[in-house]
Amino acid sequence: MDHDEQAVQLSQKSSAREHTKPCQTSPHRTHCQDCSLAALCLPSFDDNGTATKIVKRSRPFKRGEYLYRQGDEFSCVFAVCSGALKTFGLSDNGEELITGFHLPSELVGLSGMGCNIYPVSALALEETLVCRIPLKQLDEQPLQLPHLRRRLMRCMSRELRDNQQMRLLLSKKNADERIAAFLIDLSARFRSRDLPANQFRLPMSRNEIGSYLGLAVETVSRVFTRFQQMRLIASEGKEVHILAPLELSTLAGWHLEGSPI
Amino acid sequence: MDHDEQAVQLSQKSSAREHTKPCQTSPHRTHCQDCSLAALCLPSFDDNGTATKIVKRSRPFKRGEYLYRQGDEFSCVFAVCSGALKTFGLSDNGEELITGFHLPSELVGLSGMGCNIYPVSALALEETLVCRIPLKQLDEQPLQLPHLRRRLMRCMSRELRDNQQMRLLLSKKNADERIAAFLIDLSARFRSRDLPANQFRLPMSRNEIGSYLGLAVETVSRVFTRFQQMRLIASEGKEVHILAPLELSTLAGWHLEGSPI
DNA sequence: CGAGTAATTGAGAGCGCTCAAACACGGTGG
DNA sequence: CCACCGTGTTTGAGCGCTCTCAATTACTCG
Repeated sequence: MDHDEQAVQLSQKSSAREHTKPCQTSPHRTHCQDCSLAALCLPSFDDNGTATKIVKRSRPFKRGEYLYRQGDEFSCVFAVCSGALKTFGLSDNGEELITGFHLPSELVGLSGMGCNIYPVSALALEETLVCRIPLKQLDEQPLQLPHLRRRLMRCMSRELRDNQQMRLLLSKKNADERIAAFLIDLSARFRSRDLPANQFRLPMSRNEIGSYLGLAVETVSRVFTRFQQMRLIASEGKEVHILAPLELSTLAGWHLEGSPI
Repeated sequence: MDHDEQAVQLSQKSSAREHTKPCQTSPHRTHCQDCSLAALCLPSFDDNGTATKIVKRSRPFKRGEYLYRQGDEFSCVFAVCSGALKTFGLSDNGEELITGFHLPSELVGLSGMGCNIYPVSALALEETLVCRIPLKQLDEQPLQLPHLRRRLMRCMSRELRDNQQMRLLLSKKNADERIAAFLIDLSARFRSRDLPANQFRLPMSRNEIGSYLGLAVETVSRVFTRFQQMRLIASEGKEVHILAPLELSTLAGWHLEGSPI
């Protein structure tokens, strides 16, 4: 498989220097220039020359591997380079509850920043490469990188808004609207990194979609088939074609402006 | 009314100096020492003597007044000194969707930090005093106050966790569990600032509770009466007595440890 | 090829929403 | 002081969406 090969290849020469040049292009892979942390990896003199290469590419994570587990001591925030992750906690009755999916160029682990432990687990949905930001260390040093700090603030703030968006979805929208919003959101995230926005492979299972959207698996499945009957999408397994983006956006209740709130 | 008098009183002498001594005690009022921003208002020499009195107490807001409106340019984060606020956005069909209630010692406006506008509106539910942190200015200056930054990070991170908690609630819990969780959460927040935890006045209407919890007003009302029949609470209007905190916590699914995720 | 997991489809039931009406409360004006 | 209105709250009846349970089919991987 494409991902596997590249991952192995990268792992064999995963020096920090490797990170200063663009990653290879492939589905679900972004360039370092697009990375929200580029300023910290790529040569940067913004911070009065104090900026060093802080962010290190970590080893590849295999499907099903944990980046960290709920309750682990907080140490790093991760930026996804390629692949996909989910973050999830365990509810009272022990079943997992997915709090987010993370695609390339997005940050994982921010919610652990304020406390000493990760409040959720993070697990690779497929072969995944991440960059590691040793935030714990940074926080303890008096050295304060303004650009990093501001960037992290932005990311947390964005995550806050996304979360509120999700609360809107969970409290007011029915199953059709939730799935539509989910697909449109994914589409927008792919588009934002110049990947095909109307044709992609879902990195997660129907079960995980349901857990994320607060729906039963069966409901997710039913909505998918209904959307196909309505010619809104074509899907085969995890492959999804969005046939009618406008109608789907309308159905989602978000009239194309991405994030309303 | 108690609040009104005090508020007027304070507005007449609302100098920055006023903030360096404890606020008057009253229901729903906290001391400045308890405030999460005390380090910035009260004399502090942690930041190499650079810390100045940055946070200013603003004029009192009357019930129904806006601190800021959705779409306003982002400028400040607010710390609630007394009273209560709600933050809310407008959904597609125009109805308001409440994203949070904010009691004394809590911060409001963090979600606007990363972007240039406030993504939600903030409105006073009763006579409310807040302190104003001109974060926009701070962010533009090279001056970086480590303690402030870290504190804000903590707050945002905490808000992220709370949001995930809410998502759990919205996606998995039924009406009884939601209301129980809501009451227990409020109770804990009152307790954390040494106010009576099992007897308090709800600053929000049933309608607002419903909007916050993703329930219809009628359902909220029904659950309240059911809880009274079960002798879990006693309530008259907005006054609430929690008669069986343990049972209520169990019903909420949070077995007393506050925030599970 | 076979076992285990994931996905799909069907039937039935329950929870919460919607609609509707009655009631309580607070403020206003006569 | 009371009538009045608006808003907020409570209670009831019925329906619809989604969950649950169950069975079948389709993948994935050893």
